[in-house]
Amino acid sequence: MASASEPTGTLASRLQAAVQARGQRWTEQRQLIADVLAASDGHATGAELVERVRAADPSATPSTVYRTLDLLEELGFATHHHGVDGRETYHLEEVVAHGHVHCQGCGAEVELNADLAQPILAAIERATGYAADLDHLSLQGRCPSCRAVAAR
Amino acid sequence: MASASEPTGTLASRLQAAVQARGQRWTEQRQLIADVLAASDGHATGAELVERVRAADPSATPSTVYRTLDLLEELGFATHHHGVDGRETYHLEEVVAHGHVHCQGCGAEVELNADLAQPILAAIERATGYAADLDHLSLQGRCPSCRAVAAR
DNA sequence: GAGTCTATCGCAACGCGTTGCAATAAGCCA
DNA sequence: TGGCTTATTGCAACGCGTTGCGATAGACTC
Repeated sequence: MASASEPTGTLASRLQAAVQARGQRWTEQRQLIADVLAASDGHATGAELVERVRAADPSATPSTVYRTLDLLEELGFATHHHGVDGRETYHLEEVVAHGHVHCQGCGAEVELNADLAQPILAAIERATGYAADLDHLSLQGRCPSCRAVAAR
Repeated sequence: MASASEPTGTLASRLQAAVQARGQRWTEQRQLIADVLAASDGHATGAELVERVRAADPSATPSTVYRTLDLLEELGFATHHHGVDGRETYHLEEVVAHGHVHCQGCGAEVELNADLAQPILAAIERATGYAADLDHLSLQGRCPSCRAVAAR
């Protein structure tokens, strides 16, 4: 296959505009990295993204990928947070801001959308005065079924 | 100074008992690592602990330190969580369970004790059914003063 | 007290992510 | 169109944390 750089055109073009508006350059590699991230359902670890980018363009290096991801993040098009094991997970801004709750018992992972998280963020603000960032809200605990098992 | 292995005697002896109760061995290195962690105000990154342990005993290796930390964690004497930059931070169970709130603006870090966190944990439970683990509660957001600056 | 079992240690290598630096090439201006 | 500026890239090395493996040494049994 020769090229498939049109389905994600909207995102890529917005991105391109944002990059160029800052006097920075839009390169094929950046396009590729954005495409790969978009094709990853908005969730991927740094290593996975590096691997996929290199599969599409073997000349790409990890440093380029990570620097581009940093750039996307700076521009507000992507965010990253540290998963349970410390690995980085990137996701696109297209995916609405959300947090994660990870079960220490069974490993289940639940996503927290803005509605669900709202009362949590409010509680954080009341307790600390901080406006917590939903995208960096990564909780660990025990899910209902694991709690039930533990309670027996 | 030659030795200072008595102030933390209580912790070390409890630890020793717990280790031996599991049929495992209590070694000088483990004693040393526990001492170093205890002397770190209960907060230190893995790398810091490795460095300090090696300062006291140059023959110690990173793998030993990390494995011992894992053991302490398994026994419930220590916990670790991933800080903002993905680095691991270890702390002793002696220090009461607490979370952290990190300001993305100025870098300030606030500790969340159980009282402060209680309403937050309650909100998490209402929203998700999960019993969140306070020790792994690591939030990011903006502190009141950074919010004030941003609002101007 | 001697022998056996096995937890622990040290070593070495790996994976992930980051950073500094020199070379390249893209974009801009005259 | 030609030259210049500078962002970007690739390379290489580093730091942190993890893991596998063989050697060691401690504890337990007889």
